[in-house]
Amino acid sequence: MTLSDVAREAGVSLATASRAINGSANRTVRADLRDRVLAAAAKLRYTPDANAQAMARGRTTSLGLVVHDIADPYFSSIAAGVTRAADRAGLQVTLASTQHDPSREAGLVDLLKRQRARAIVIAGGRLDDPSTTDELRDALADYKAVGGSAALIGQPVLGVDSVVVANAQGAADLARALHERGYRKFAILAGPEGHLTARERREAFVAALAELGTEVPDDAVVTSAFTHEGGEDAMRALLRSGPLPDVVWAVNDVMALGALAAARDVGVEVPRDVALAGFDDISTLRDVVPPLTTVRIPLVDIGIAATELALAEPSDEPRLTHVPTQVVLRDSTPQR
Amino acid sequence: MTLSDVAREAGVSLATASRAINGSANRTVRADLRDRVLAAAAKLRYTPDANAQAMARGRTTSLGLVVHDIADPYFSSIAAGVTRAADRAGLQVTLASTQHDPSREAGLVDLLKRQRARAIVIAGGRLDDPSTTDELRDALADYKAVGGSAALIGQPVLGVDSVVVANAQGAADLARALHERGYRKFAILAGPEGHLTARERREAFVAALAELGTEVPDDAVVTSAFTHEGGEDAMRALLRSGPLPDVVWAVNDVMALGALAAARDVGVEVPRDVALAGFDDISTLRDVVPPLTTVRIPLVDIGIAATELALAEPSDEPRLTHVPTQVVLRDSTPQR
DNA sequence: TTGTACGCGTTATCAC
DNA sequence: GTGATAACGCGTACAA
Repeated sequence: MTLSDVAREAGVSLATASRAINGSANRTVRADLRDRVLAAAAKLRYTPDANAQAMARGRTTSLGLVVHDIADPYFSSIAAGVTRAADRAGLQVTLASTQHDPSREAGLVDLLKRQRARAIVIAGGRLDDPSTTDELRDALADYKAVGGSAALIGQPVLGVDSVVVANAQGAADLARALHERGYRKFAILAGPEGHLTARERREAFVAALAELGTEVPDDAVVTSAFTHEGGEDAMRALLRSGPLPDVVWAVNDVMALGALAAARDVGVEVPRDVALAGFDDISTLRDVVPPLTTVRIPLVDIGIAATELALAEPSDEPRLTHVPTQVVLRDSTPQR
Repeated sequence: MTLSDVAREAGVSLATASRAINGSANRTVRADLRDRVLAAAAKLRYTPDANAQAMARGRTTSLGLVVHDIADPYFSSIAAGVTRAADRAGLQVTLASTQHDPSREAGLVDLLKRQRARAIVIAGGRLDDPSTTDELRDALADYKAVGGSAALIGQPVLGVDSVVVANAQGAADLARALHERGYRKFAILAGPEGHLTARERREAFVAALAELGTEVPDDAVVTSAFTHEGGEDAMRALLRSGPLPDVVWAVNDVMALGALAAARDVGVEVPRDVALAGFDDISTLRDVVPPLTTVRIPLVDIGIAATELALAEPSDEPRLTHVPTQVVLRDSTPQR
């Protein structure tokens, strides 16, 4: 089952067998010999050993993908894009999950470095936590030092190629659109304190409203985890805390869905009692009632873009791929 | 950055460096030497090359996972279980996607064989297509011939270890539960013609109803793709074809959600105008209104079970892990 | 306990 | 065009 076996069976040298099967660069093999080798390989059910090839060639054929939770529709859509792009490039995807623990990202990068993955795509959001960020930055630097290339989705804080989503733009557009629909009393489910994407969206949203003369009171901004459960918790807190706002905006869809569930649990109906909006336009939304207003990010395309970025020729300075966002107004935020 | 570099830096032999870093089996290294090696490794930012280790040891540390579409919540939940179990076993997960084309499964197994993955978990459903099945069976046989072990989720038709879901049991239970709630006129969104899981569920459902004296007319059983879109198509066909049944049952949740959307589009309301049920209890359901009656499968646990099965000591005959199902009655199928 | 040397399966370099 | 043979980075008998 090794190439030597095939070579012996075909009565040629190891080198010839290799060239016949792999189709070496400039060296070409005589037709009859090639046929004999191929026949022998088929007969012996020979499959090349990718590890050995990687050793000999000095490069692997695998690409790493780091996510927080593959069951989250946000990440699974990105993963779909990454697998598709990787497939086209002839690479295998190694899926690494932090299981919601951002501090594990650096360790996963190390693991992918061991594996000498050709490139790494990091899909998780950055946190405003110096030690975690530093660890990741170091891990990525080490990885690049051995010839790897990485791309991340989110804030380009690490000096690596990044796919940058127009979070601020989208959030501001959404704020204006909601204001235009007549909303004035806002509440925000803001996500975790130090989550950069959450912060970026929230700040832009608040700023856009301020420009329109509408303030969001501090006690109408509630922090929580960036998850479904976090959205539930935050919404429950909001519902307990006083009179309802006109509209609740969650900094991502998964949280908005959690909020929707929490509201439903206590008989608060969307949009009758309160309007609701999210961010991301995850595929789950197509099955949610009422249809949720959100800001669309092309998640699959982002996965593809990040993969292509990670696979591109290395450049001296970090490249950025900017991805536009688009407000999608749906029934959860009707005209007032 | 190779082990030789570390050995030289530490002033020891390659073998000693290897033993110090890897912590070899019975050989032990004197404390001071070990410290010197570790220090040198840290200083040089050395990371072992997993490929080289795999070559030398004769086994890799990667596990293959084959799905049809990672963005589908059914597969992404299974994937979450697989990654968790693999992580615990110290293995990396290689994600391979057929992009909805079952005939690609065999090719993906070959790819994972090249990579000499320790084990493979195949999550896609079997089709009643001899040539596709044969190809997969052959690919798996070849894979096992080189020492790999595989487990699949679904019908144990291939002579490999399998996680077997009690589809028939669950479907029959559901049929009886719906009958008990007063439903008599059924329609079934049956999925693709040759899809074994779909067939298994449908047949058990129909048989259970028959035992209760209720027949499902042939024209109330409509085939379609096993996807959201398939559910939409099938539901549309059903809505066009005549008077509404009491209840529509889709053989999986994703299709049921498609059906729900199709109904909504034409103003048919669930459960007021027609009741609706599914199968799987995918996590998406928590955000769907009305709450959908379904049959619960513990998807994450199945991923874990399949991984453990694939990683278990090889046995002479295929092992089966049986997974029970549980009917979950919700508002989409109220008492009549 | 430590070191030497071979082997893992393949590619690439060099003669022929 | 073909065939030896030296890498690739590491683990591990075997000898010391």
